Amino acid sequence: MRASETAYQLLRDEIIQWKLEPGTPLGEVETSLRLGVSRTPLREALSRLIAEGLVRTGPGRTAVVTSLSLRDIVELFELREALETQAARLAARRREPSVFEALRAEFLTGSRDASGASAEDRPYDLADALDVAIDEAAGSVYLQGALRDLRGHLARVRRSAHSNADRLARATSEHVLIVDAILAQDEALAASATSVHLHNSLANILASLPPEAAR
Amino acid sequence: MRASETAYQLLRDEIIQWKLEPGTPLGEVETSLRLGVSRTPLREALSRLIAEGLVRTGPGRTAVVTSLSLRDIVELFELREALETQAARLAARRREPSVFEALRAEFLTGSRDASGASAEDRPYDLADALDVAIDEAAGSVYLQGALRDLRGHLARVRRSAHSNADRLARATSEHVLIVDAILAQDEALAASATSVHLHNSLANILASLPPEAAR
DNA sequence: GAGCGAGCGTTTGTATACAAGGTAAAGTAC
DNA sequence: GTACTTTACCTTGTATACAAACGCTCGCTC
Repeated sequence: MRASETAYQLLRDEIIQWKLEPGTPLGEVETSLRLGVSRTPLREALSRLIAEGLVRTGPGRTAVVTSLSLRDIVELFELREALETQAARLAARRREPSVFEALRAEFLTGSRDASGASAEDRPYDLADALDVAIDEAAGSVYLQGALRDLRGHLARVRRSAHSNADRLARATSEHVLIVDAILAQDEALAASATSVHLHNSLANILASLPPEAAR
Repeated sequence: MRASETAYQLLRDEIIQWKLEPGTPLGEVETSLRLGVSRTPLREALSRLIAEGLVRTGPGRTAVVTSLSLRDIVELFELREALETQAARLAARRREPSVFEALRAEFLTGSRDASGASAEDRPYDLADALDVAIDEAAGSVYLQGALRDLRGHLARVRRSAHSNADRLARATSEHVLIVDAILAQDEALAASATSVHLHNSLANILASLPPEAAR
């Protein structure tokens, strides 16, 4: 694999998994030595991360890991609602029934065959699988591109707020509602069901981290 | 100005203004010589353009200017509708009245004071000013980022389809409708008015370039 | 003692040299 | 004559060396 790609993947993972906390400076020489690549491919990786919004250029042209305040989370969900409701609409219009029928069964039984992940990650895997299926069914390159960038930020949010069992059960039923709407090719309902899910999801996140307001 | 930034701006302008046609290969040595920069900053510029979607990597890792088919235009508008209706909603919620009152007056009189552009570009300037005002009023960094990327592609579409006087007049009235809804803080109406405008705009574009279906 | 300025050091920005990969063309064998 | 293989060139990928800009600190002056 190309060194620039390696550096990009490594840094992206570290940022999403909070191994690199917001505000961490990413000096070029230091980081390139740490990752075992030269400065040239590292700079390319940083460029991509900056374009993606996970890294920003701080004072003095230094690259630092982007912060993720409460306001950021709210704004992220405002963008997410715009993109995912549209994706749900388009998916309802163009979906391949078999894909979503399979997902529906998995949601109802809670199984996820091919996944080798741990039990506690399973609900997330299933939700991610639905996201991927909707993105693909929407069939828009540009929408998919915007969603891809968004997902990185959202993965970071997920790490900062954990769901309880009750929320997970409710989320599953919300997901089934979305799948049913897509299968019924009901665009308006698919969008509404997505909107409902996102509002509940955001409310759960906000409720789980009020003590420290700013991050 | 940094060489990488220069190269980025130059290439972006050339692509948007169709001076570089879709499919044009951007060999690193050739392009770097042409723009008068070294390969290193050029590669950074290309990275950004690839992330933005204006350039894609073709077979053999060569960079080529992205094509813009009829399908691309439709997909672009599907993304645009998602982003701009949401931006309009948020702008209606958070707008600064004076900004939009000023824009409303400009739309009705057709004037644009500070602009030094030619007469035929004026309607576009005004529409762009409204876009900027809405983006800022929406007050979401992430939404704004997604819109910024989108605008580059849309500028390219605009170049491939010209509006007649009739369409421009209708567009202006549609814009006034959007401004009024934002001023009235009617989020649903602002979104609907935006949706209407985008559908009409797309219909006009599609009608103006049917002869050659694929581009 | 405080504020301004100059110089040094560390940082990013750029260029070039080198390496590796992939593609196309040409030649040979079937 | 066609298909496959091999080789050579051209392209991109990486590393390193050099230049310039910025910040910080120390010293001088008011």
